Amino acid sequence: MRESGVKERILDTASRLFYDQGYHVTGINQIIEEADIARASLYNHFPSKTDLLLAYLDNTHASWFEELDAFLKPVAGPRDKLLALFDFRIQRQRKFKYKGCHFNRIAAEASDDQEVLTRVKKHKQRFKDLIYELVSQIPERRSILNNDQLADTLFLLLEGGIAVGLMYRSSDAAEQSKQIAETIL
Amino acid sequence: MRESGVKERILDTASRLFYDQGYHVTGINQIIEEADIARASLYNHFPSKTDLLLAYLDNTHASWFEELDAFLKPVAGPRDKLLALFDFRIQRQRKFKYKGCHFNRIAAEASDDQEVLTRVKKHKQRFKDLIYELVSQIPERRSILNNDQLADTLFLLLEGGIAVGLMYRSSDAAEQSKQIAETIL
DNA sequence: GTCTATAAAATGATAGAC
DNA sequence: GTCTATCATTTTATAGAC
Repeated sequence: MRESGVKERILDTASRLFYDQGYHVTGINQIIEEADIARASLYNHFPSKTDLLLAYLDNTHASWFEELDAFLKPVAGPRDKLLALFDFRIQRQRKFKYKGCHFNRIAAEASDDQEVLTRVKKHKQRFKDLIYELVSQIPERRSILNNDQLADTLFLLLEGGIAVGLMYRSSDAAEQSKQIAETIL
Repeated sequence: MRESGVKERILDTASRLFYDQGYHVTGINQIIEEADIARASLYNHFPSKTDLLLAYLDNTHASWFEELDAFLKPVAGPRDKLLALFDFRIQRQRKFKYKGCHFNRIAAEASDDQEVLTRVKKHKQRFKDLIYELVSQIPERRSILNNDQLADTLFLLLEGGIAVGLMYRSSDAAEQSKQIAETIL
């Protein structure tokens, strides 16, 4: 007999391996071995490897914004909330060993799959919408950049900082991005 | 008999497939089939699939900067050259169907391989160095950003614009990035 | 140097017992 | 629902003829 939570253990293990190693390089064999479940149990819960990938993306998307909401809750004011976005992602990258954005990693590997691409876009769009919303809440801002440009710049600073961090396995670039953000905000 | 250029045909085919489909998803079988060469010929020129990947990265790195040099040659002045970097990458993305940066794609798939990571870092660093150099050549610039911050921002705007373009299969984000660059330069 | 044939292992997925 | 056994393919790589 096995303690319940088989489906959860499959998804957790697959999620970890997909992120750490990559999707295509992670085989079903490794997943069932490390999750310590039977081969057919996996296919019982997830009809195919692709379904497992989509579940991973959906699950990560949900927990990502849950964590973000909790992180932003104690922060007051749109400007500080925007800067907290940098801290949130830096903190997450530290936790995940600087392997970059979960969604960008998958996008690089499987962006031809429309179901995958849709989920990546949905995730990024929601993040971008949040940035736009916060920027619009800043009172009497005077800058050479208009609101849309500022929001785009902040988004790209965030994305870029994480992407570069992947190469150096550090948050240095993201910290620099935050400094730049502090200057232009 | 076969017209010469076997090695070149192998590398060209592999390069195209690695970029379009991804590295891990591209099998030796597909490469030898589309290059129309024999299995052992591939292993004669490239001892392993990894060697083929490294050759792809080295080759792409070289041609990338050759093309960039040619592109920048007729452009006068550091500011216009910096803006031309955006045009260069937008032009390249159009040519390659908006699949993102060759090196970032591989980094997402195989960044645990040190030989791969070294080449990705080398490529990005050289690009960054060029940006720093051009920024330093701008005469009497007055901005809220210092030179290092400006260079970092331009780099991240460039990288981010290409990365987002991958999701939407367009150069819209890169065009917006260029507009922002024009504003802050 | 290029070729065909083949090896050994891993891939995603299914059948059928319990 | 979970299990073991097995399937057909595909994977990277090698042997040996020409």
